[in-house]
Amino acid sequence: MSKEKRLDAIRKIISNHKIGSQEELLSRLTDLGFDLTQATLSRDLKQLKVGRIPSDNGFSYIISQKFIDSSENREFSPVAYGFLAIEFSGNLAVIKTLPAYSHTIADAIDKSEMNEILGTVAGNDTVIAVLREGYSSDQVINAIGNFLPELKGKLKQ
Amino acid sequence: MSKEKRLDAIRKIISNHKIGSQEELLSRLTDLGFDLTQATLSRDLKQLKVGRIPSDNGFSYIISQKFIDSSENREFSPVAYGFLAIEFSGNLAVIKTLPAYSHTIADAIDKSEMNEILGTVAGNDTVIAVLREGYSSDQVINAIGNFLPELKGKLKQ
DNA sequence: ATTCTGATTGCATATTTATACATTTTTATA
DNA sequence: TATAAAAATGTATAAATATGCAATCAGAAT
Repeated sequence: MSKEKRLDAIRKIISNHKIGSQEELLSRLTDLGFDLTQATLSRDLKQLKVGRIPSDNGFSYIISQKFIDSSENREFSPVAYGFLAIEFSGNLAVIKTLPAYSHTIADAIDKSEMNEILGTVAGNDTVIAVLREGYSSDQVINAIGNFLPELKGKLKQ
Repeated sequence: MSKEKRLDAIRKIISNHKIGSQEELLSRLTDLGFDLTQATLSRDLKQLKVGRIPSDNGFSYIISQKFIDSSENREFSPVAYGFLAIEFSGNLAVIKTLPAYSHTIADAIDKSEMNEILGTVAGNDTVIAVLREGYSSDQVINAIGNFLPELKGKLKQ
């Protein structure tokens, strides 16, 4: 039910903060209202392919693409790579991205010319998309999944 | 002397083979004639900043070329300095800033991950923040004051 | 509705990894 | 060379992380 939201939150937290352990991440998640155990978090991190690298004062979790890149990802999609999470408020969709990826992603949305989205503006790590009146968030998610199939794995449901 | 050779060997092994655990790597190293324990290997990996990512059948160790910057705490707060005013309209907050400060301030808001704000975009001297549905402007002001206490003095209405 | 199937999760625990401490080895300096 | 200081290491163990298993839940199919 809320697993996708949880994964979104994990992606967001990890890309914005230096997290040193699963316990620390777990604490942040429970602060945000998510109810889970370390076991589930471990599985989430595995599913998200979140990596851990040594840092000066301990360790740090990072989105794996940040250090895989070259060898295995032959068909690399910057759109899927930079896309972190999407949420809705009223007639707006707010898409969180890796820093500097918002323009790439907004551009992909604009070029797809999906009917459900009137237009976008892009900040540094955020895209705001204005929804056409009468469309639900589910419909918009479906539309994005259809026009940008590389994002399907990162959209809820 | 022997340590540098060992580190070289570790680098080589890790970049050429999929290693799933320190024990596995340790075994390869002892096969090559190196004499060490898991404890030393753990320290070596930390020194080499070797990361570990989940892979299909377990985990995989990799050399990470990129580092992650850790921000230092300073006395001067560009967030407080650049912040001029905030006003609300519907589910949006509009923050006026000194020219070129909008991205800094939007970024601070994004990183705070306050529940009340879904996301932001920044122009030159303006930040637009999308509020989560159900929150009043007063609640948002309180949240900003809590997450960014350096702004407290500037949030009176 | 009932049954089946697969996904999700917590609990308990196994496995893996990091580290405090003591010791040895190396390096630097007088 | 002798001595002090720093680096490297092993042992034992703490700390962190992964996972087998059983229970629960969500959908799909009958």
